[in-house]
Amino acid sequence: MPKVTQQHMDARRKQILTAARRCFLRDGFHSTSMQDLFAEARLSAGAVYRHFTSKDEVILAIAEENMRDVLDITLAVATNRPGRSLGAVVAELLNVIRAKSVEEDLAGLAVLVWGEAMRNRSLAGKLDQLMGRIHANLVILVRDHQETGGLPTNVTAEAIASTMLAVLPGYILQVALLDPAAVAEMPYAVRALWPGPAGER
Amino acid sequence: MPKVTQQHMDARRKQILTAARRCFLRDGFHSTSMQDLFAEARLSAGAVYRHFTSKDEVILAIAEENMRDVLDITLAVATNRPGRSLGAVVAELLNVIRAKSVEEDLAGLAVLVWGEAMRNRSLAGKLDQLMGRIHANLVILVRDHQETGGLPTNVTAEAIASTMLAVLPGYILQVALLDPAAVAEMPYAVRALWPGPAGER
DNA sequence: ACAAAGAAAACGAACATTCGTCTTGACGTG
DNA sequence: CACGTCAAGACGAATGTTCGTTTTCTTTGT
Repeated sequence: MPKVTQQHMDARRKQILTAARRCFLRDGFHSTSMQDLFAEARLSAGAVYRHFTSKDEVILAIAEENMRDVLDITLAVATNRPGRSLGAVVAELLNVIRAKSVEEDLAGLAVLVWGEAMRNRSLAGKLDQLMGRIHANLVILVRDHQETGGLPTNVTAEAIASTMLAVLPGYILQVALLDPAAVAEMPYAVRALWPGPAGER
Repeated sequence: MPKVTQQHMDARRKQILTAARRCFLRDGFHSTSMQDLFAEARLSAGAVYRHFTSKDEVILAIAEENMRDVLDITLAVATNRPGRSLGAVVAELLNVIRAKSVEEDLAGLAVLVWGEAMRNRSLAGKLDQLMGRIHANLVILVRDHQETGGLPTNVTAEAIASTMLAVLPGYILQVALLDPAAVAEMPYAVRALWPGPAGER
């Protein structure tokens, strides 16, 4: 199709990325060959290389998409908080993560991205930045709850926020590895563990 | 060296595994070629293939070694608990993990193993089993603390233990990705968050 | 002298990427 | 309105490289 619009370009790109996602989730980044990707996308080599200059670029695009999803989720949940306890916020985070994992395997892809970040400095930087942003948002929440009571004040808000943040990868790993049903109860636990001052829920 | 003793065999094996560890931490499992490994171990192809029948077997050995390290740590810390609070136990777990990560990069390797487990069913099974064992140990601890007070009883011990367990991978990921100094405070936070009944520490 | 262990070369397979060719739909021209 | 032109998009065989592994030959301790 010559003289094709921008939206056709975007559609192709999305077609490739969707196929890449399936491939990577099935075999991992490096055990997926470009031939696998061509087959999955029902496109030729040339067609794919028109949109991405290398395999690494595809991997990077997928990884960034995944990190953007995670950031969007945390921003949406952590920002929109009508007087909820810290435990309630984290619990909702877990629930949304689980939902997104069931429907599009957010968790599995995240674990793959962590592994890739170990050998890809630029990806590590982006992941670092992602965790930094989530952490910063949690710090604000923690400070609020430290002032209104319900959280210890003899440790820094940063350290407590790091602990909250740490629960997320742990949950993601369990969702990705185990049956998602096996961790269905965890949100209740975090809600109960950090109830906040009496009255909040 | 013909007719060589068992300990020489073991030494060679260890030599190969040590080299493999360095390679994998530098480049990841699949971006490390066997040639890289030969060079790092200062051995020829034949010498390595005498001890391991395939690259996957080397990866598996490294992964199992790492999981055994983690299990040993958790068993040592979770079992030896002279009336400590749950937070204190988890905090010490984090400290030992950080120490082992500084000296031999336990955390970085663990993240690589998680990624590999996504595409290797047998490895996923072993990782599943590892987490199951740690979880079981935590459940016992949690039940104790639920009975003696200090932990909510309106959620199952299993769910609370899952939450404790979730903190570990999160911490490992932060240690592997960020500067270990950046998470040095987290153990204090964990201790403060789950203090147990008054008097324990 | 024997057998085990290591070195080195060499193997085919599989890999990411390129490139020359073909297809196709938009668009100017009559 | 018809149609020839054009260039972009897709194609897929071909390329050169690198991979894991095997095979052959040499060294060496007993």
